[in-house]
Amino acid sequence: MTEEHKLRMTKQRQIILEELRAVKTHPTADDMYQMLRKRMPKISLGTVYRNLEILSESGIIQKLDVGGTQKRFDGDISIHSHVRCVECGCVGDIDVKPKYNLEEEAQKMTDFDIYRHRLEFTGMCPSCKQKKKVGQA
Amino acid sequence: MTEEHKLRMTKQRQIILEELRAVKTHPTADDMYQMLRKRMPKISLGTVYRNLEILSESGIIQKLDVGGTQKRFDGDISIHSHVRCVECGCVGDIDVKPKYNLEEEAQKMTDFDIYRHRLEFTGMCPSCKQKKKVGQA
DNA sequence: TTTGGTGCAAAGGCTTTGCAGAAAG
DNA sequence: CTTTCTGCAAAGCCTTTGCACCAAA
Repeated sequence: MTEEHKLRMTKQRQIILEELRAVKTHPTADDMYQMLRKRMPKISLGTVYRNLEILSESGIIQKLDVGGTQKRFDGDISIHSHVRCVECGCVGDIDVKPKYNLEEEAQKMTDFDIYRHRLEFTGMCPSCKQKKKVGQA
Repeated sequence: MTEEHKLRMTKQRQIILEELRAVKTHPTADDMYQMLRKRMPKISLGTVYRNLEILSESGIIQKLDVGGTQKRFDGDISIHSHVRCVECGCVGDIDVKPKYNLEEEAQKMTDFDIYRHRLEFTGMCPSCKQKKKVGQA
């Protein structure tokens, strides 16, 4: 089935994990690449993609699909939701969790086997709100 | 601000809308292209993309971002959720709607202005369930 | 007519991958 | 040593776009 692979803790993998956990911005792969280059100038974009993929498949980090063209990554694997700013695309955390079992509800309405849900919000971030206000003044 | 544009009802636009509304599969742009070619062999993929974009920006259809690499489209603009099959990627409808105002809940927990939410499920479609069952037998 | 739309093909943006050398275990 | 990982560059996939011609209104 799924190919098992021994994971090695390379320097690259380690700093990728460290940087992602140190940050709460839900960076894209390229964001990470830019951050990482400061610490390890020769790291390659391919390595960043490969590791983010491996780490998220191992459940060590989360890959987010919050809309927009690029995937984002989150070092926080606890269950929580996200907001994406419609203006600048940045992503924030939201702690709301539905107060009842959405999967169970959904299961009543479909022939699919329901595994899990994802709740996401769109809105405008504080910084873009500010810019709007200034712009129209 | 947003550039206003007079929409013309071209033959292409019309059959795109017709086909999308006739189907409940939430097709990708390329799925639509393949379907449309049967009725209009010379239609171009670019035209399909352009029209799906225009129609969804006008609120006449919905562009879905349900995970996976390709966007999907839905001729049904009523508020409803979707399930994506983790096996084959197909997408189905779900009628569950949260019983209380999620936006309001979320707004309490963030500095973002919350506009709306999106609730999506992952699971396995009937056809893939069947295949699994047969495969392991 | 006027102006938006189409087909075609090329360009773009993000991600994946093949390969030879490097490094972890 | 053996096997996985890395950097690099090329390839891939989906989507967007420039352009000259076409067609709604």
